[in-house]
Amino acid sequence: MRYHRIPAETVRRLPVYLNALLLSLQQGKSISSSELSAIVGINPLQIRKDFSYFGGFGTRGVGYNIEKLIKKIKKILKLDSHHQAVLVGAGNLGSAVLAYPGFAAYGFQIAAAYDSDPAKIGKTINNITIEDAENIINLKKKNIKIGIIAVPRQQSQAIAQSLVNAGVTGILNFSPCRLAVPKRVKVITINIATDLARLPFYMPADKKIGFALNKRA
Amino acid sequence: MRYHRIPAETVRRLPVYLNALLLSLQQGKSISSSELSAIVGINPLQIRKDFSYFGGFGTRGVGYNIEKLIKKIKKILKLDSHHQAVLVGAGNLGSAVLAYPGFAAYGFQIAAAYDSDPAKIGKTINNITIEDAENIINLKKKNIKIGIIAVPRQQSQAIAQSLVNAGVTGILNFSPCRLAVPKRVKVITINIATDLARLPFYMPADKKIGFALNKRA
DNA sequence: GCATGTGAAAATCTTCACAGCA
DNA sequence: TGCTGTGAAGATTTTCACATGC
Repeated sequence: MRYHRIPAETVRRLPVYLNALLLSLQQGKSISSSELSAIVGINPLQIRKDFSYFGGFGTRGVGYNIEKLIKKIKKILKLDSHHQAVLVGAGNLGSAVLAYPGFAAYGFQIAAAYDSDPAKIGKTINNITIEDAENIINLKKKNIKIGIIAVPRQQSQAIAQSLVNAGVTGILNFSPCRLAVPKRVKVITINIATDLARLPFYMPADKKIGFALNKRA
Repeated sequence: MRYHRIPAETVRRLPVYLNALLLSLQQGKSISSSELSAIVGINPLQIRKDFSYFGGFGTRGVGYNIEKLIKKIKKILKLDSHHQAVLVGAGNLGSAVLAYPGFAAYGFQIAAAYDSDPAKIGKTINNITIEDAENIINLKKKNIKIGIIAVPRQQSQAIAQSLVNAGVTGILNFSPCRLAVPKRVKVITINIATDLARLPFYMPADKKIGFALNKRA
């Protein structure tokens, strides 16, 4: 099954593995699927299957060579080179994204930030000065192909358009709506509220003790 | 196929539909699957199939009664009553969550916020005063069953433990690691960095024009 | 005519059983 | 013996084809 197309669900898990592997680097040279499982909470069989899509990195009886595996996963995810991104929207969420420490491990860096609110333009957060959103042009020249959108719903489509015009081909979208973009542009949407909204579905129902006891009696 | 168990993937889409339906309420009485599709970007066939799991809300030739559908989806997701939640971690991300305007539409309200940093305890953000994380006790009494974790990785497991001890049965976790909790507790993890990390995989490769032309020639 | 609703087919993803190797 | 690797089975999800009803 070597050199198979990598399933979307596996691609979703790869960054999780990568994160855990980077943390395990200092623990030793190799890691077994069950050790990795204990860290990420994904069953070891699934992990082995995922790794099998891109060939033999494991040693039977031992486990996987951490360093080689990291390199391979980075290559597959195209994280072997660094990526620069721009942020649009320097409100509460945008500012948090700007200060988020977790991007560096994957080789991401935020190179510029924009807002359309005059009160925010010119301010500096985390060494980055907010620029006018009108200036979102020619990002291609600066080799920036990723945009992060953290503006209100009403503005997000227009911002997406500007980003695409400026050369962006990947968008991380925090606004709670669909973005219409050309097919070549990939959008990944994070919607905090919709994720929270399915939590109650999975939570156990309240026990109304009196009735519950009667029912079970 | 009526009164079938609702698939996990459908549950994931229900909040998205709900969001769109709430926005459509003012547009008219009913909405067809293709109109809804245009808003949410999910194909109409999938939408009809999803709705079919909980019975006939549509009128053939017309569409779905928006109001009834909203009620039904809210009931399924257990969003027909309001939910109070607590936030732990008032750093950049936590503060953004505290100010996030998107929760109210689903009936969520953040009732309290905690941090363990003395510099933050006592501060007020969005009318909520940050309390000492040591005080995370007896949330059950206040009818709070949802916790939102926005603390650094190292502290997240301990906080999860406190929340569970205090009576929480649902956790929205922003820290980039797995939380070990009893089976009855549902955890949904949002990891901004891992989502961003799979963007390059889907982005088109740079064309090195010279070579590309040669190769295709 | 138009849009919902549903059993069946197709595609995708996960789990199983066990072969292969250090 | 211990852990990886893989074809096949099983489960889940999506898509299809078309029946149904306003």
